[in-house]
Amino acid sequence: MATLKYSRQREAIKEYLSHTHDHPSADTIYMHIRQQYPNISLGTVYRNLNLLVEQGEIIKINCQDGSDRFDGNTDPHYHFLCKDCNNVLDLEMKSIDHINVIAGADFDGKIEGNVTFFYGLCPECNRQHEV
Amino acid sequence: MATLKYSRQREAIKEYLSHTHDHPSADTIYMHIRQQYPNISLGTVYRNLNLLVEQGEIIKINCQDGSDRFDGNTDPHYHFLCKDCNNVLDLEMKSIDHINVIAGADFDGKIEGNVTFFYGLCPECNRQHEV
DNA sequence: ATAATAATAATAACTATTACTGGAATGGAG
DNA sequence: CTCCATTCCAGTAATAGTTATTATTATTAT
Repeated sequence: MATLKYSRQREAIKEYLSHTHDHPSADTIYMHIRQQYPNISLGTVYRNLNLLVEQGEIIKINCQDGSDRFDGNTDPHYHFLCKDCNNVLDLEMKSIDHINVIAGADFDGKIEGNVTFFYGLCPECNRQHEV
Repeated sequence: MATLKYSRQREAIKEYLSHTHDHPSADTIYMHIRQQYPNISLGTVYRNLNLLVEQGEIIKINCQDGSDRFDGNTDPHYHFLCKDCNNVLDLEMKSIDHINVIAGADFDGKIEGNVTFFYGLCPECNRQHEV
């Protein structure tokens, strides 16, 4: 069962995610892959995205609006959501893992990790607001 | 439009949320309010929850599974999600607002805030795991 | 008390996602 | 190489969570 058979569709999805630095939604990925494989189905995109997440080859980001975004960069890093253009960016920043310790200070259970993202205005939208 | 007409159903929802320290889903709230108003509809619950969120009287928590949870405690505080029992707890902890500064250090846009929650095992589930 | 207005119940619609189906391509055993 | 099982695919149906619509009822102002 760990033996995934090769599939060009899945490969194309992985390829696309590894080259884009957007954090596209399943639908956006679908639109894009369709240029190469015009009759791929949305179901196939979803199934393969989930397979790739299970394999740890990509990351699923749970966005505010309830829709999922996907990220080919599996290195631990933080995300930024622009309130204006709704884009998701990567943040280059120091680790904030110490907040787990802060959170666990007065907590009787076990803190295993945290999910954190930042929001505000992305560089581009910020410039437009200043005008 | 800021003048919301009184409604006992909305009042009951607010009342319920202010007294429970769970973080119930719309459906759970619906089940509960129905004991008092047996013919309230789920649509009414959703509409009033969103109204209350708009008014800033309650908070909407965007959970992992995509479903929304609601919290009558509008003071800023952090949440903990148990991976075992899936309950959401409040965390008593020091502020971690400084992570906004860390995040903004090398960022050209504007960081306005962050959404953070912690996960792991709640006190109860943690005990059971140790057995 | 009556008219105007806003809230409700019920239901339809919508979005994102997952599951199912029949059929085609792939990979290994012989 | 051929057979067979497996895994894949496209297409579609189904589901969950939520929001919008509509006809009806309740609340407020006159």
